[in-house]
Amino acid sequence: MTLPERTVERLSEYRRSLLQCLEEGKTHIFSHELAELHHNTAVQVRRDIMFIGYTSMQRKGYDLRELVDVIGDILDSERGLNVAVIGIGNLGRAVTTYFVGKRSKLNIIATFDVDTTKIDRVISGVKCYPLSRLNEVVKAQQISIAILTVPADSAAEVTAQLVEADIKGLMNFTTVPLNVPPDVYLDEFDMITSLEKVAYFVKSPQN
Amino acid sequence: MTLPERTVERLSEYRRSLLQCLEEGKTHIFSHELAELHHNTAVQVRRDIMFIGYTSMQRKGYDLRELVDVIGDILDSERGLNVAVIGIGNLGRAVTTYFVGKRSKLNIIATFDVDTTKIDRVISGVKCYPLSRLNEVVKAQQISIAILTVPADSAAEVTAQLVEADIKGLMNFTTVPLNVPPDVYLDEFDMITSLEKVAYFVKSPQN
DNA sequence: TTGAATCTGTGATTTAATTAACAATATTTT
DNA sequence: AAAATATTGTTAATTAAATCACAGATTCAA
Ligand SMILES: NC(=O)c1ccc[n+]([C@@H]2O[C@H](COP(=O)([O-])OP(=O)(O)OC[C@H]3O[C@@H](n4cnc5c(N)ncnc54)[C@H](O)[C@@H]3O)[C@@H](O)[C@H]2O)c1
Ligand SMILES: NC(=O)c1ccc[n+]([C@@H]2O[C@H](COP(=O)([O-])OP(=O)(O)OC[C@H]3O[C@@H](n4cnc5c(N)ncnc54)[C@H](O)[C@@H]3O)[C@@H](O)[C@H]2O)c1
Repeated sequence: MTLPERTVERLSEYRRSLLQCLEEGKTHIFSHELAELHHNTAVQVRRDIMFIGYTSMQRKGYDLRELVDVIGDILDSERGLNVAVIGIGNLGRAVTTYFVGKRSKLNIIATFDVDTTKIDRVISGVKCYPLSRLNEVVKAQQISIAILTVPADSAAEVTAQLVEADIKGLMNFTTVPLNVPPDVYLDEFDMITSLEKVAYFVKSPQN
Repeated sequence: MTLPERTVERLSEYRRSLLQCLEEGKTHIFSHELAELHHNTAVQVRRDIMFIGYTSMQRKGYDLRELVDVIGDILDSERGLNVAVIGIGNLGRAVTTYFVGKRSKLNIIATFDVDTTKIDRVISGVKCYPLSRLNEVVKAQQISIAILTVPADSAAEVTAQLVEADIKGLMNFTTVPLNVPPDVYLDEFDMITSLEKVAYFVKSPQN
């Protein structure tokens, strides 16, 4: 079964709302309630849930616990996945600190840099390795995902090394577009573009 | 004329590549060259350029300088737009430092926080104001865009204040979905979702 | 216990975005 | 200067995503 990309994203978002609701003591939720928590419609929610093959007790809404579990079955790997942050500057540190706080199936277990003043330091409990040890550490620690926060001018080169080290997923925060082979999943977040888009729509409102 | 959202994003990306090419002394670029710099096709590039009504000298490729200017006419506001960062913690500081380095039409000119140890401090040349002065400063400095990097549990409340202060564009980095009136443009970047999506596609490759 | 109301699941339709296909035009080659 | 080649601009076709529309299923109200 192959899920639409947007559906995958929304499932991740739904899950957090659902967990929140559980904490508040709720046990069930209607599609229109979940829709309202996101900027979304009830049909969209039902369609997404249909994709993952979950069906609710009619008229009672979705069972929060069950739905969270089904989403987990879809999104999570049994034993979690290991993640490395490459380039532990301002952004890399913020991201590392943020994620290490969360208990989740995604574990940031190593960071890499070339700056000798950073190497061997521990940030939020995660050790910083020299980039030269990338291959070795990635293999030893079974890291499959990298978060790229190196300066723009080394992005391409470091990416080649990551591919070489057999990384399978890459989240790119640098503002240079990267090329990876088709078996590596790449997600890029270009902050400049995002801001420029906001600016465009502020300047030229659409309605 | 109303541009597809994805086209707006790509134009922003193209522009940076074009400027890069200009610096390297090039004067023209073919659609397939530009496509190759992004992960993109020549048709897509031409289609995007068609949307903005620019047409090249046939067979010579696009004139870099002209194309950059046309994209600027579309994306930029004449006098630039003023931006504030709300919540000057790890991420807020990284973003502020990053953007202040760039000369661009988007000027981060104020930051806001509630932590008294941060208020009145200057980060990368930008002063931090108490959130209580939001309305006043936003009006005085004609700030139209906000970057939201406050803790999740204050996101909704702060957003209401931003809307009240008549902010017209909002880039949300918190991982809670926000509700804003239709005349406020909202872009959300949910880092958890992005990473979970990468993890999903690593776990379940699509081909 | 019938009728109205509420909510889900899904086929059909619409809309948005991408890709294919190709005519038009300029350049190069012979 | 005719033929071959390269590149653009655009119409048409395709694909992906979102929305509509409505048939069931269940509950509630009288
Ligand atoms: N800071 C932001 O908010 C922000 C916003 C948008 C984009 N970015 C992008 O994210 C990247 C990092 O931004 P930053 O502000 O953290 O920069 P930074 O300069 O603070 O950090 C970069 C880090 O990467 C390290 N580094 C350099 N070369 C390396 C290499 N070859 N291998 C591994 N590490 C290497 C440096 O030592 C440094 O620690 C940049 O590409 C930037 O364009 C950052
Ligand atoms: N750090 C990351 O990489 C990262 C990643 C994903 C999401 N986020 C989100 O971004 C936000 C900020 O993350 P962070 O790591 O910078 O957190 P942080 O705790 O370092 O910073 C939060 C800042 O907001 C300030 N603040 C608190 N309440 C405020 C209010 N009402 N008004 C203005 N300022 C207020 C705090 O004083 C602090 O300076 C969080 O919502 C987090 O979920 C951060």
